[in-house]
Amino acid sequence: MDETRWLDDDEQRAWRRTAAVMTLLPAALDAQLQRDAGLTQFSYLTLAMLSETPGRTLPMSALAATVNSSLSRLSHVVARLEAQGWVSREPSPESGRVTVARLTDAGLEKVRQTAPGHAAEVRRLIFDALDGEGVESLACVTAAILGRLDPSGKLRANPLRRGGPDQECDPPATA
Amino acid sequence: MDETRWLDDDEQRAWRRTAAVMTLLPAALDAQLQRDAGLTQFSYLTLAMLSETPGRTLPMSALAATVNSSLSRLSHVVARLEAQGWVSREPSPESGRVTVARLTDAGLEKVRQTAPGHAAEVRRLIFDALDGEGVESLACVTAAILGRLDPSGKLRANPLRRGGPDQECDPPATA
DNA sequence: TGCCCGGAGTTGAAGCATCAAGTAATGTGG
DNA sequence: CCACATTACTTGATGCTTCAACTCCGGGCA
Repeated sequence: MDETRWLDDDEQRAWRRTAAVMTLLPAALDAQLQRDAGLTQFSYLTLAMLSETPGRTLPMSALAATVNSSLSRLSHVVARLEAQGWVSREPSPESGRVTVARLTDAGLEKVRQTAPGHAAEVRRLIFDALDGEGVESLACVTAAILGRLDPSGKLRANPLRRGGPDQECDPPATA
Repeated sequence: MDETRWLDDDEQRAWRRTAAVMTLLPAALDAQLQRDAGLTQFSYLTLAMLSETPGRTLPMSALAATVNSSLSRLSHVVARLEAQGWVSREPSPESGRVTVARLTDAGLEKVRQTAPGHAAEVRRLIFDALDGEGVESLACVTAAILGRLDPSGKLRANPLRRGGPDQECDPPATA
């Protein structure tokens, strides 16, 4: 366990750039949402995921899975969103220990107002810089990394409903 | 200004995965560093960048640029690192308004102890999932996005010293 | 020389994330 | 049917990040 396999130059370069993107991109997206809507990227995501759910309701744990967060983090955030009147919480009729979060009408309106600006920023920062091939590269590379980050299948919970067979990438060398 | 150009399905998928990676990857790396070294990814980066600088010293603003942070953030972090004895601050002899941060011997030792585990985690989470082509994709895509995030040239400040001509990607459709 | 502007850095307060407990309801073995 | 572990969720404390002042030094320029 003593032989460290360091990154070679290509990997080093890819990693440094990735690290820079990981710091700068969330900061930029947060800045836009904060400025235009007073929301965090995470709280926006929370509202958006609820808005896409039929009935606009989800149990806290299901919601936590779709936004890739701990229950604790979600609980704090939903408390704030509830204070703003965008979400409400009610005990589930089906089980005494689950709480369902519901997007209120005001919350839905908030999402509708916020979505276009956010989508534009995502497009500007990411997709305007990529051609079709770039988009595919991005999808494949992130899929491969996600496979490492979440070996179980929580990723199935969130990524997309309109999901095809989800495998259009070259063999990602995943053992 | 009314026609929102929404993301198409391919973009949507790429974006959701990217967003998931942006949340999960930093969390995973932070967890490893926290567990094994009691460091944040950011504070580790700070130490590491100093350790790669001849003389192990850098003015605060230069350091801030190489770690992609605000001066304020860096100032707080360096204060903590100084309290741990890994960094020291001294006024620059050359100009009365710059402060230089110096990596102490203890700090260098800390980096040496921490680096292998961190490199292993980066390899495990990213590069073990990618083949050579994947690494190139990642380098290209992140380069394109960085171009959007930082249209000026701060990226030149950090990414790498061993830098080649830096252009091995297909025309990234950057207007 | 004196004034003022801008760059370098620090600080304090406020917000958000994370961690460790804690509560409450539901299954599960005896 | 009663204890006990488990699941679902909440809460409070702590620490890191951000934002908005604020200080201090150096450079123009009149």
